[in-house]
Amino acid sequence: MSFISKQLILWHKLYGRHKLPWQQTNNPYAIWISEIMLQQTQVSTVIDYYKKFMQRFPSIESLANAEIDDVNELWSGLGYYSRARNIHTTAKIILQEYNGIFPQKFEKILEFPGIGRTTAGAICSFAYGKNYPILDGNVKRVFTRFYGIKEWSGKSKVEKELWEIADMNLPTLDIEIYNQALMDLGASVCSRGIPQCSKCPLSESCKSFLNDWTKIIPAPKPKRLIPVKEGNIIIIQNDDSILLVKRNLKQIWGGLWSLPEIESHDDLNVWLFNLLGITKYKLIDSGRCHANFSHYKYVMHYKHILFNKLNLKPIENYIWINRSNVGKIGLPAPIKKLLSTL
DNA sequence: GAAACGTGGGC
DNA sequence: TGCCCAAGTTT
Repeated sequence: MSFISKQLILWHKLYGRHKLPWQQTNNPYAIWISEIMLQQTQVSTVIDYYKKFMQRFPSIESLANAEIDDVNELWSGLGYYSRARNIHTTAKIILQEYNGIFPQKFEKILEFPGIGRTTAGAICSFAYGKNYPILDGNVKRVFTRFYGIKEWSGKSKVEKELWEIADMNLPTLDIEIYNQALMDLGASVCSRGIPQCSKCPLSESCKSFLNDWTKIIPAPKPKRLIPVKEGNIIIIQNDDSILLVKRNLKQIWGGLWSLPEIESHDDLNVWLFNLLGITKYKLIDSGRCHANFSHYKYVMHYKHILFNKLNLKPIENYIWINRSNVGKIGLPAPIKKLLSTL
């Protein structure tokens, strides 16, 4: 056993997290869902989503047989919506090709959409006790600090080095405790801001502690310019119902329901006539709505219009939903927020 | 290999 | 307010 694995396993018994909802089980389905939700998402955010999801879809079969809209609804607000599509797709694959049984082989698990090396390793170790490493943000921080790696951990060269370090430090026993301990240490003691090195079981051999490098390691991600994009959206209200459109996959908020967007608000009258046959309406309100993504800033100019027309025909990819039901459908967070203020 | 993909918390 | 980033993967 390496120094790191020996120390961490001892440390975890006293100071690790033991009562997270997905730690109460060895069910690979439960572990899998939690690991997907936890991708780029903090534990505190995930907990409620996870509980609701597992209550609604307690098994692979229930998820596979669900409508994607219902999966999206439970994912609404979590972000990275391709994750919701991918677990839905994967549940169907497991039902059809694996007889509903989650596979055990690392290589098979890795083939599923949305599962990379870290997620496959987490499932294999937590569900099956198999000796696979993980390399999430927490583990990267612990290793870069311990080994004094001063370059950004996202560089492919560094990433490769970190996977080798991860392999090298694998314990011969208690893999699930070890992997959990590594993440717990990174999330608590070896935190991003000011780490609590006095409480760290690795400090005696930690290069960053010994050299006072904890402020410069981990190195920050290189900065990129964040562009501002603008768009025009419309809140179209017919009596108490709002018109929503299904967003294209592969774009932002892919697969979710959202407010219609048009090229320019100058085209609004023509657009409304073409889609709904409307010529008269009341403009109730206009304003702005913001969404800040990690790669761009999105400013949406909205107009809120109202009319009353009975017997509207259904339109492909569009739905009318009652105002009071905006919280019950898979909407992007800023759109849900905007609609909730009506 | 860089960029796309969401949202909320911490400071 | 603004910036950084979190249990990453895909293209």
